[in-house]
Order: sequence, then C-alpha cells, then structure tokens
Amino acid sequence: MKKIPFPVIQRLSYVFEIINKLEENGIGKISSSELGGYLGQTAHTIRKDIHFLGIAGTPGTKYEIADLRRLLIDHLGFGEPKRCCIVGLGRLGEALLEQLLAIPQDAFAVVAGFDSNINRLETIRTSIELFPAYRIEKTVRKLQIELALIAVLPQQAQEAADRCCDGGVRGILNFTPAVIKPKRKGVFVRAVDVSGELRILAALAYTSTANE
Amino acid sequence: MKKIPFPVIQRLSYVFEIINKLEENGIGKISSSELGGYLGQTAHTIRKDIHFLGIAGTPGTKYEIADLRRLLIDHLGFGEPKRCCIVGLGRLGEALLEQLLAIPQDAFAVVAGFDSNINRLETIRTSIELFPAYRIEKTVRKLQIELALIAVLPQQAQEAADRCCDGGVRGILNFTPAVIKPKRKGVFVRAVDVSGELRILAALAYTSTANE
DNA sequence: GCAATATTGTTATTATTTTCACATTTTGAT
DNA sequence: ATCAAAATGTGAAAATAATAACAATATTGC
Repeated sequence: MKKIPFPVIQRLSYVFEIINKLEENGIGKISSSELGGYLGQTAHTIRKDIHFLGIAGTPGTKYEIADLRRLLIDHLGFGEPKRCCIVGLGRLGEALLEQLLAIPQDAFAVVAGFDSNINRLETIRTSIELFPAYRIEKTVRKLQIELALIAVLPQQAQEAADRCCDGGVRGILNFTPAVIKPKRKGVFVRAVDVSGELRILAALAYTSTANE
Repeated sequence: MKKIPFPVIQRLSYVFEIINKLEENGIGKISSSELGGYLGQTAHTIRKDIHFLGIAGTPGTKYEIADLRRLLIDHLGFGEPKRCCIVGLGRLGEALLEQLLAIPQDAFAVVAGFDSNINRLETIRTSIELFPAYRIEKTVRKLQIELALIAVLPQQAQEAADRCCDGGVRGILNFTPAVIKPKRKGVFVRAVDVSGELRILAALAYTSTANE
C-alpha cells in the first residue's frame, strides 16, 4: 500500500467528518465538487485525495457516501471508536471533556480522566472514570487507551506524556505551551499551541498588508 | 518584497517564540542547527527560512538573537503587542483567558472579554474588561482589537465572528467545531479543531502501522 | 434513441517546498 | 601564521503537492 501524504490525510479526515454529518441528514451521494466546496478545495484535489483510497466511484455518477465511508474506515482506521483520555482536569481539561462529550460522535470515546490533585477528582461530576496521575500507565494499558489529551501545567507536560507512552498510547494531543517529545517510536504528537496560532494569524495579517 | 510561503511563516513564528525565551535566559547567539533542533527541522531549512527575511548573520558566526528578533519584527509584524479579545466566557473561554494571562509574554495583550450571558460577566473575576455580546463591534473598534478568540457555542460562532469582522479584527481563532467564514476580505481564520486533530492522530497512527 | 450535461478516473504539467552541495568567512587551537 | 572546524549564504537538484487537461461513463431531457 502506498503511503498517503500528510496533507491528504488531513483533508480526508475532514471529508470523513463531513460525510458523517451528511449521512445523518439522510444524504446518500456527494460529488467531488460539493466536497471541495465544504473544504475550500477544488474538485480536482478531492478526487486526487480519494484516489489514494483506491477506486471509490464510477464515472458519471456521484460518490456513494456509504462507499466512501467504508474506504476511509479501511484505509485510515476510522472504524471502531478510538479510546481517549484527558490528563489534567483543570479548567482547560474540564472544558475539553465537556466539548468532547457534548458532540455526539461515535469516532471518539473519552474513557478516563487523570489529575494529580486528588481533591479535584472528587469535585468533578462527570460520567467518565477518574484516576490519580500515578495510575496513568496502568490505566492506559488496562483500558487500551489509544489517544491522550494533555492539559496539565507546562512543567508537567513531558512527564504526563511519558507515562502515557509507557501505557501504550499511539497519539498525544498537547494543549500546553511546552514542547513534548514522544518517549517511544511510533507515538505521534500534535500540539494545540494557542499563542503559536495567534502569532501565525498576526503574521498572516501583517504580511498580507505589508505587501501592498 | 517577495511573499513568504505559509510553512515558512509557521516556522518563523515558532523561531520567534524560541529566541524570546533564550533571550530571557541571557543567551545572545544561536546557530541554525540549534534552532533546527528545537523545531525538529534541519539546519538547511532554518537557514532558508531566515533567508526570506534578508541577510541575518555573517558566515562563520552564529546568528545574533537581537538581529534575528529585529528582522522578525520588521518582516512578520511581531512588534508591539497585538490586542486580543475572547468571545464566549464559558469554561473554555475562561481557560483560554487564564492560559494567555499566565504566560508572561509581550506579544499578546488580552484586552477584552465578551459573553451573551450578563450574569456570567459578573461572576468572573479577572483583570481584563468584560462586555456583553451586543457590544462586540463597538468595543473591538474602540480598543483597536486585532485578534479574536471565539469560544462560544457552535451555533453562535458565525454570528460572533461576523461581529468581530464588523469591528475590524484582522484574525480569528475559532475554538468551536463549527466552520467559520470571514465576513470581510483580509480577515484570516484559523481553527483549533479538537476532534479533527484527534482524527488526524488516529489516522497517522493507523497508516503508520498498516504499512508494515 | 440520442445529444447534452455532469461526473469520475487518470495522466501530464506546473508550482511549491524540501533537501542537498558547496563556496565563503570567522573562530580558535597549535 | 596556519590549519581545522564550524557557521552562514546561495544556487541547484530532488521530492512533494497542487493544478490542469482530457478520456470514459452515466444520467437526464427531449
């Protein structure tokens, strides 16, 4: 199987999100140009992307959403819900938990939360199981958690990530300003860097006007 | 002036963050390979990136951080602090506020917060000024706010963004799952899409093992 | 039935981005 | 002084990604 380039993975992930919503609304077919509209891309790009999954439709007809969905599940692993945990249940961690539980999606299941402050664990009311931080490794392994959201203090971010790696997660989403390096090979890290994003926005706005 | 490609802007934004931290620690020089280490990039890439800013150093010597800083300020507009506001002060908005105020940085100044719930405005204790949502446009204009963080409910995201656009912001950072389209030309939008990021992580992990 | 239209599959082209290679220059040790 | 090591500037090459072009196929309306 040929490796799928990252930008393609990015777009196809979004395509999956879109067709799921459309399917809920009872829509059964969609064209590459329609998808392009949702993504802000051309129909060419979409077709090329889909082509990485193999043949998905027949010329002259739109794509069957069910077929697309099946291909995306097979090639990108969007099958059974991925088990996630949230490490750090401060304001941010709680907000993330709320957001993820609010969206009715079968793609992700938040199955555990961790915090180093025991008192904190007792004050939070939620449907998921909560554990003290020292039990991250064992719990991650036991519950077969694949993805971890890190929302602790920046100073504790690397340690939290290390414990998740030890437990066997496959991906880490880092919400702290600290840089996290995966302890094991095969663990992917992505960062949600608020001030970094702001800086990029500022630079985009500046360079777009400075050029005139 | 030649247009700077987006990936370069992204990396240079990060470089700015790094050299600021180093400068605080009293470090005055840095090499392209050291910077590359921080960014997970090669020295070649870094040099090429810096080259978009013009000549920054002299062969044989490392880069003077002060010079780099000056160039980044001139070309990417990282000069005076950018004024920001947060729209939506639920758990997420409050967490963002906390995070931005906690990091001692002169790059961004959060100068206003908005929420449609008046009671909410009275219960939050913070150093910044708070306003009801209907005053977004006027306040943004009056305080010359350039960047807006949108943390409202998804259903209200587009409307909140529209008001910010009317007030004259230059960039919007969208924390809701909803897709926001800028009302005016010249306004940049970036999204912090948690489930999207999770999906990408899941796909990366899946494709990396499926290939073996 | 047939032409017109819309749609996908596929190849080719172009543009962009990354990587490499090397000349030039400074620093520092011997 | 001289040589080696390390660092930047810069142009070329390679890899990657986006865009375009077009052939093949189905649908629709008449």
